[in-house]
Amino acid sequence: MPTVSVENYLKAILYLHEEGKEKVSTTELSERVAATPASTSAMLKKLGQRGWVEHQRYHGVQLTESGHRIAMDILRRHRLWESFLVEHLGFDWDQVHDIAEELEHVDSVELTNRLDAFLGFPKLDPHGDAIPGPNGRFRSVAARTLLSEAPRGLELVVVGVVDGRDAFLRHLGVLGISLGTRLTIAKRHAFDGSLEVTYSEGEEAQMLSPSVCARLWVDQSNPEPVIAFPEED
Amino acid sequence: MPTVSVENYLKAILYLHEEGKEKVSTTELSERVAATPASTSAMLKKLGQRGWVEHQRYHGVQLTESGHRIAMDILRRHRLWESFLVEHLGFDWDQVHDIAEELEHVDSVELTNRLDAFLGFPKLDPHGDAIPGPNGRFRSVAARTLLSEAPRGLELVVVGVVDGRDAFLRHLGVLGISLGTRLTIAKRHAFDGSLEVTYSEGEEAQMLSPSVCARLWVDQSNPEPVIAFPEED
DNA sequence: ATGATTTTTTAGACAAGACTAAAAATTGGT
DNA sequence: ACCAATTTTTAGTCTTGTCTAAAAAATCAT
Repeated sequence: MPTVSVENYLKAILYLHEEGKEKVSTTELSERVAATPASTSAMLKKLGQRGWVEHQRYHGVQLTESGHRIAMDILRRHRLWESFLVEHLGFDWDQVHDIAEELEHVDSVELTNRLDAFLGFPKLDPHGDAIPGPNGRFRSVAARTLLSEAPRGLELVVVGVVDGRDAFLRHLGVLGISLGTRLTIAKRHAFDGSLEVTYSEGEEAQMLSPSVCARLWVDQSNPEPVIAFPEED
Repeated sequence: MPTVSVENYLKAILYLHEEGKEKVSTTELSERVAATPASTSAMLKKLGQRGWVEHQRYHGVQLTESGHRIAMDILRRHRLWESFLVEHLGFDWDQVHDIAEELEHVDSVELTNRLDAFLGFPKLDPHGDAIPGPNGRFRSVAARTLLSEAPRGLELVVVGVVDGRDAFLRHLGVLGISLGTRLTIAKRHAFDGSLEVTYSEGEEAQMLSPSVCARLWVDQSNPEPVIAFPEED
């Protein structure tokens, strides 16, 4: 049973992975958890010993299978609580993060699963981000959603375009997007709805404007059947 | 903002007060918080410095006004969460204590008040214990409830008897109970429903059988108007 | 490729909260 | 009132997680 502090580090690493960073640097991680690089370095040593991260000195960390599973559970609890706070207690979507940050550390599988059922097994939280299921994996989304409506964190595949004009298709070519391109939403910018995506092949994150995102049909890359409560992994 | 550990000590002292102990001994407290007397002694020193308890070395502790207020807030959160778990997530009443023990430490006035409203401003939790309102005091109960139905922790006054037979009235005399006697439920024994009560005048706790409790009408000793959300103290 | 800069790790200290062992104060029995 | 038993406190240590300052490794620019 990880401590609150350990859970926060694992969660931060998962977020950075979701944003497209394969290997996470000590400095970047230290900023996310609001600690010094020195403290982070010490924590990474401990996380490595417990088998939750793969850490090569001076070369960044990566979650292991078991570390990833723990982090996904935390993310699951966080997003379920956010949904509860908005849908049932009437909070605004931008007020719930800090409270969910505390609630997510309440560690009870039974509580989490019952909360999930109470909420109707939601696939997305109030921010449009995907909620992991009880098996620690994201649940499928409906086939063919607009990229602008799709959840963060899920690998998606481009299956069509809304607007077939040459100018748009040429623009897609410049962006390196075609039918079959696989990508993941790394970040959603609240200001204008533009998205940062990472391509499954290739290194860098790419910024897509709202008008591009609203013209691309996507589907989940590897659809998993929805897992119904109370079934476990 | 008290730490989780501090909150647990304050809550334990409140519980012991509610059970009729005016002054709480170090050893008794240490058993409640599952720590050694030595650790407890160190903590009491700290709580005293922060003004949350009155501690006379070797002579027990007592909550101060501000300590009492904090402890009542914790009790409020604990019992609200227990209500939520039972009524909305379908837990059994005997499964919720440990989970509520964790949830109670999530510190957000806004969250607590919204949860209260969501539950419909309940006066009693699933165990029949009184839930403090947002002002840190217990809410009134309906006038003239049976002692067997009354909440723990509230000062009650005996206002009538169901059964007027001589034998019963003589028995009440032996127990030191008459019309106007003021008492508080200290403990509810789940096994047979018998109650331990403390008289407002006089030292010792008294055990009352279920049949006695079901024949006594009581009312709240000092009724407070129900405080409606979102109004504060 | 080597010296300067940046990043990461180590070393040493500190606070919170727990423990054990030992000392001090209180209480109870005769 | 005094000695024995109990209760409480003090002293010293440990763990977790944090910090600052300094050392070590990696990276970058010319």
